[in-house]
Amino acid sequence: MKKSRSEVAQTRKRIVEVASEEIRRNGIQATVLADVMAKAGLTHGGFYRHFESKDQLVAEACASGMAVILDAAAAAAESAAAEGDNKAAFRSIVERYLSAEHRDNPTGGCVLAGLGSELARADEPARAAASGAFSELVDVMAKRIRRRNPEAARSDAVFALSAMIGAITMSRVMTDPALSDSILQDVKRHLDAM
Amino acid sequence: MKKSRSEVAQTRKRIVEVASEEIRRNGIQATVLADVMAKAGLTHGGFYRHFESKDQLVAEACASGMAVILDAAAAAAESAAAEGDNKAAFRSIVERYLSAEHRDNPTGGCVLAGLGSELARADEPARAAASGAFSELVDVMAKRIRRRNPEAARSDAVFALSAMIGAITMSRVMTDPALSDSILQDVKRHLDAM
DNA sequence: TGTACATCAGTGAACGCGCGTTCACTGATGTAC
DNA sequence: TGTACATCAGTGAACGCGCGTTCACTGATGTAC
Repeated sequence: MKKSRSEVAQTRKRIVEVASEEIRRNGIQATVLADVMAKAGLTHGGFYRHFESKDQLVAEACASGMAVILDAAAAAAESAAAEGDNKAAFRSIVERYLSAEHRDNPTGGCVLAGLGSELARADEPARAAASGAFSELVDVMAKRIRRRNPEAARSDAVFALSAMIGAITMSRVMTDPALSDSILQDVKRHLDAM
Repeated sequence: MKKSRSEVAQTRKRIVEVASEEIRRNGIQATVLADVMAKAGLTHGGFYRHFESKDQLVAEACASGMAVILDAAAAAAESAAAEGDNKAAFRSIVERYLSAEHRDNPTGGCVLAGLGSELARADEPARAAASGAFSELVDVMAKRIRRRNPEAARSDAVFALSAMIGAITMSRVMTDPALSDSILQDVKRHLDAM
């Protein structure tokens, strides 16, 4: 039953992608390796042919999940900025991020918002992956902010992203749908006016 | 070994307080009932004389933990505002919240920041407790914001609190201490200028 | 190019540990009289 | 106020399940010659 090199690489990638969805759906600890493997079309015994531990998979899944939404954010900004409008590019990132759709679909959403407090307690590799992703997302946003110097733009971006992550997280916690909506709206309004 | 009414009440309160610290230290799922009971000076068997389930304890622990920091925030604001300076009152809340001390001591800190993404997946009672706490903290902050109308002040407070929660959460995730510090500084600066 | 052998991805069962929950028991408290 | 009994907080052991990890095995791939 040995598989060819390309099949092996494909399988590994599939496991990481499934894991990346599962951890965003259920959280890191509540994600079960056997379930991930089953959704990838495999039995759980083969897991350790690809990874050393669950922790390693989690770290890669974080990186993988963030890479996807980073590309999406950069692409959205790029197409809006094609018309030379950086403000619109910034807004398109903010609005996609703070949408009810993002709030209601953590599975395909931002890993930082979906796993934030769990990541704070994760091991070094997972936190390093998340740190890198945070920094890159800040860069993507800062590029669309006009300020006297790049440091000021980056500072604005850090502020904006912190608010966005906090807002999505809290909007998912709220039991009152109206309050949940208003968090997204309030933060969106403030960032649009930035 | 039956205990008197007041002893029972004290014991229950002690369990909730210990649990509230433990879930902020380790997260909800990683908190073990036997450990909580041991730290409260009891054996784990007696747990179900006080609570129906771990979930019930978690919900109460969230409420209890938030009550403490709510009081602290309100008190800090009150003493600063005693001199009639609402701006200083607002800043005192923000600065305490966004301090390195808060970041480095989740155990006594804000439950919303410490458990955010886990709370988003928690059961209704826990989420309801967190929702209520969020709302109350927004009120405490809004009271110190001068605006043409209360709705605008509340909206500002929602925005500020979202940024604060996101900032503390992310500052705990970052592996680079400089980046971690700068998140706190950047968000603090923007909120002070609000 | 063909053949023999080593490798190793994937399977399915088992291991072992942790942890929420249950339970029989104890003995001090609270209550009924 | 005192006495007898019921209650029930707390103990310590056990239960049962879930899940990360390990392992012997299979058979197709890849490699050495």
